[in-house]
Amino acid sequence: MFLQIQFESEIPIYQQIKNQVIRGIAIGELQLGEDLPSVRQLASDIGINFHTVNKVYNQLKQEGWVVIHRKSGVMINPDLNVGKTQEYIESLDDLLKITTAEAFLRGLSKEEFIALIDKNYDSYNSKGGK
Amino acid sequence: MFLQIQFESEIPIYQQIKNQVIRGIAIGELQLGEDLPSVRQLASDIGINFHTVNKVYNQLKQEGWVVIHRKSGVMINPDLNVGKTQEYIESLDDLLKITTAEAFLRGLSKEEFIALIDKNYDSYNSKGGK
Amino acid sequence: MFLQIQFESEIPIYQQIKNQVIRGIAIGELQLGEDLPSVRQLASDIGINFHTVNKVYNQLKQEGWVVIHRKSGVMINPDLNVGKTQEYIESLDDLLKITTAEAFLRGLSKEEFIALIDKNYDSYNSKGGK
Amino acid sequence: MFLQIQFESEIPIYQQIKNQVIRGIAIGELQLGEDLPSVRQLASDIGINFHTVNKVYNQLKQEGWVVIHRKSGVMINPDLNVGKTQEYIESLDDLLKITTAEAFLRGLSKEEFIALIDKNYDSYNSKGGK
DNA sequence: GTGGTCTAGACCACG
DNA sequence: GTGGTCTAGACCACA
Repeated sequence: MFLQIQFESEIPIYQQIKNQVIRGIAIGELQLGEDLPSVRQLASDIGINFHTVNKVYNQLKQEGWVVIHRKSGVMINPDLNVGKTQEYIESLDDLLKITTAEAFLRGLSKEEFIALIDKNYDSYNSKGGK
Repeated sequence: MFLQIQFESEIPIYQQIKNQVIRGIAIGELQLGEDLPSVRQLASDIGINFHTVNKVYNQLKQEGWVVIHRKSGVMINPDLNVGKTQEYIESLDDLLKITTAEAFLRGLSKEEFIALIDKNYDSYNSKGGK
Repeated sequence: MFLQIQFESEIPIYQQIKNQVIRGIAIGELQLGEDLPSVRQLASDIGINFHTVNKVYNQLKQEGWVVIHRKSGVMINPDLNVGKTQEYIESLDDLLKITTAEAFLRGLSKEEFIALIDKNYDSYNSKGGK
Repeated sequence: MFLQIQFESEIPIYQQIKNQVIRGIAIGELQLGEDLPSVRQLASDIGINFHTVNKVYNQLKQEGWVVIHRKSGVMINPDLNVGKTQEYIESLDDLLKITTAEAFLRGLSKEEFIALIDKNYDSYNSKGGK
């Protein structure tokens, strides 16, 4: 399993898992339609409470990233379509407002910042998900 | 005062204030060396407890954004030098890893993403802080 | 528990705790990776408010002495690396400027002063922390 | 006047003045018997409230560093004898306990620490006060 | 159970 | 007047 959890991080464990599942799809580590481990399996692998995993899977399902079948468990949504909603754009813009402001004041040029974006996007286009 | 607090937000109040102070410096609303309201004044203006503001100011001081002048209160650090540390770059890259992944999967092209960065940076360079 | 608080001291309680934790690491009373009591537990042990302990732990975390594990609480940073920064050296030198000046004028010879340093350092090297 | 006040420092202004007077005696900038500026003069020079200077002078007098004559104002005590009391030694040792502990953990060797002491003491013996 | 946030109100040191 | 410290008690998110 590709999950790496930092227990000392400020980011909640459930959020870390969500992030890595989403990133896993983007970089192609997780294929659409691919099965995810069962709640108890994943919890045991990482060494956390299975309620935490449960929470992750439910949120991922609600946001459309995965589908949950009673029998076959959880899989990456084969018809992934999470959508570029206006609400999402706004929340992203809000995040970038503060992120770029701090980056600018810390002396990171626009070109350097964009280079980070470039690097990430390039790793998606090649093999990536959608 | 330029602060806009969303009390119903999931982002803690003190974090919102921090964000807006930093962004205020970047866009030039707050000049280096400019005085900030006293903890009790700002708390009263926003309608929150002064301990919350105190926490903000202490964190901003600790990170180098402001200096706390004995007696005259808090001001934007006139010698602002928060630094493009390796640690910061890494945390930024971590943040962008997940942010771009989700953006990509939601159908936001690299060009659209960069346009958001552009827009923000342009508002800094003109009048902005450092 | 090894903490001894002097409530009548002019040194703030939270500062006393910080000092004793750091010294505890140096003399080996606290091992790297060792768990510290929870904020509420320690507060109860000492007979103070948990907010005071919380403040201590947050400052110790911020300065790199401890890590706050999600859920399992606070432990001495197993990868302790607080660093001999230039900034630190300068603040130490400033402190020693006034300390030695007063010691000199009070008739404490250089040898006597160094003997105090010796004594302390010797108690670290034997069993001490890093 | 040789005083340098940092208004953004954590150290109270009155303490900074006290420190610099004592250090001034040690390094020979201030001679025993030398007159200090009047309360109002010094306050005006530094740009602070004269109550603050008053407080400094009174504390310096009480600790034996200066004498105050009704007419001639304040002068460095010509018969300086502040004394190596047991109480002082203990307070110094307490200070060095935490100071050396942090220095040790930050990777400052005993030799480096002692070198700082050396450097300071050497600047006293040549021309210094007592 | 853990820490994190926020409120409320007190007292103090400093200038 | 300023910020700093401490107490007290509430509610929340996380695991």
